[in-house]
Amino acid sequence: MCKVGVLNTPPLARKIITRVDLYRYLERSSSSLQHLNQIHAQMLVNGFNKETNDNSLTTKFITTLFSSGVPHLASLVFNQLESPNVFLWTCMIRGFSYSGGFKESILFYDRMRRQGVRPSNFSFPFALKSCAVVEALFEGEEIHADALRLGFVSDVFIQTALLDMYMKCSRIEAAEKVFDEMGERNVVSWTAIISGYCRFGLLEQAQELFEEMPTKNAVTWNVMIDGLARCGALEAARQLFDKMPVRNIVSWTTMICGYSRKGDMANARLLFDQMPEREVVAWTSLISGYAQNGEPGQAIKVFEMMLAAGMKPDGVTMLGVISAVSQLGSLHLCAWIEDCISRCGFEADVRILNAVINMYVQCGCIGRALRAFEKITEKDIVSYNSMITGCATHGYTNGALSVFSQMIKMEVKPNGITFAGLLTACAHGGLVEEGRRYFRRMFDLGHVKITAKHYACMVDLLGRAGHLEEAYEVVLGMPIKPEASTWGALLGACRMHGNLSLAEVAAQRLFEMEPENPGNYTILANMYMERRMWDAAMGVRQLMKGNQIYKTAGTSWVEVTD
DNA sequence: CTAGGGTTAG
Repeated sequence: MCKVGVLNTPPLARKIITRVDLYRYLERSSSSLQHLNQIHAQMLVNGFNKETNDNSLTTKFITTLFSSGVPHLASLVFNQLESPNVFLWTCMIRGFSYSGGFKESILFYDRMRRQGVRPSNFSFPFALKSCAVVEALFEGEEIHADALRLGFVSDVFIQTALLDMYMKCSRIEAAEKVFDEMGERNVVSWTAIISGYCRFGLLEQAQELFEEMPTKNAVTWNVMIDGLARCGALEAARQLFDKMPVRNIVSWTTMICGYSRKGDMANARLLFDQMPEREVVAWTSLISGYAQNGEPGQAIKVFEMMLAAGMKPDGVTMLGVISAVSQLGSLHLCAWIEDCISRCGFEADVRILNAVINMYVQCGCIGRALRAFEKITEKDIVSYNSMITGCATHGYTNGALSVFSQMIKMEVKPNGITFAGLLTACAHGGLVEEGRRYFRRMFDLGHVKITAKHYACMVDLLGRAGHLEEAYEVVLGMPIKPEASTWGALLGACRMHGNLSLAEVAAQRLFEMEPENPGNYTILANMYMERRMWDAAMGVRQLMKGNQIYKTAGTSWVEVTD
């Protein structure tokens, strides 16, 4: 908290401070936290925060706290105010919306209403934006009701925010109703509804309005181009791109992403090279494009170009680069990435540190993955899950189990992915009793979403250990529809332990569910042949042929070197 | 010096 104790810090404290001075200090682009402390101290001492009819300085101060990335301090300052006016309330709603605290933003709107403060026309758009992002339809509807009650409903800004909120909450008809009832529409309203249609793949409706609307701006064109590209009409998107009057960075980036999503990195690169100016998002699009399309080496090359061009990568860029390095499996590059992360100041970004765990897991370096894991001070569920799954898939059974106990000790709630990892670990390590315990615990917890994958793990675990009947019972007792992988696990276990009668049952299901998979036929046919049951084996081969299935030749990903 | 709004890309 801002302590008045910092008051004796010169130079601010030396002379008499006026409101003007404080305004000027706040308008400086980068205020350090200490600097903000001093300003707050001055405000308290001079009583600038007490004036009930003019809170503008406090508003400005709180806004600065938000834009300095310390929303919790903004809350603290706000909570000390005696009777914040609607400006201050709006400032909180906006601040949280700006800094990603959408739930808090909605909560502040709610608090304001319960305090009996009447919102202003400025309160609505921010609150509605927050509802749109977290898809809080119920709260959005409440706010809509407020707007109706308080007579704000013909405000274009509010109407546009409403229609966008409804679209983002998948209420197309409600959005259309707002749009239809608008007395006055501008480019933004038209663009908002077109954007909504595009997100739902309703291209015809989008295009119709796009033609119909009186004036378009660059955003409108970009929305339409992106909509076409995402719906697979990349050619049409390109035509619009070529036709649009004034292209901006987003237009270029949208097209680059369109090509990249389609796997056409040649055209993506061509546009990237042609675009007049590039910033982080464009660079990142190209990098992730290469990474996602199996060209990790190119991704690294472009990243190096980006650094050489003096561009500063952000978190999303790093995620793309880390994905590329994960595919390359080079420990040398891993070390380089870790260096980049600390030099660019991403050491506190959990998402990135989690990606680093996965990177080392994919490189097969569980030791380093663990080291990266342990370095994370604020581990989240993804950190734990990555480590558990990583250990499990590499056969470090005890590692997986011990990370799980750490997770429980830290009171992080395990989810379905956690248990899939644990069951995989137990299957790998042959820990039948532990596996059964985790399986039961998963149900007992009550909140875990149990999928066919969990059952497949359990069947695999029991089956490998030779408990074939129990495995079969697990499948029969499934409350959800078994997937091919479930029966596949059972069939594999039957082959391993030579249980022909159960193998026939599993194979029968698999022939129905995935008749095109040659592996199932082969396993059963081989089991018959081992027992010299030639006719039965031939029968399976005939069935396979009848289903037009041919075994594909074995391939290896191991490179041949000389 | 005197507070703030709605649509687009990774």
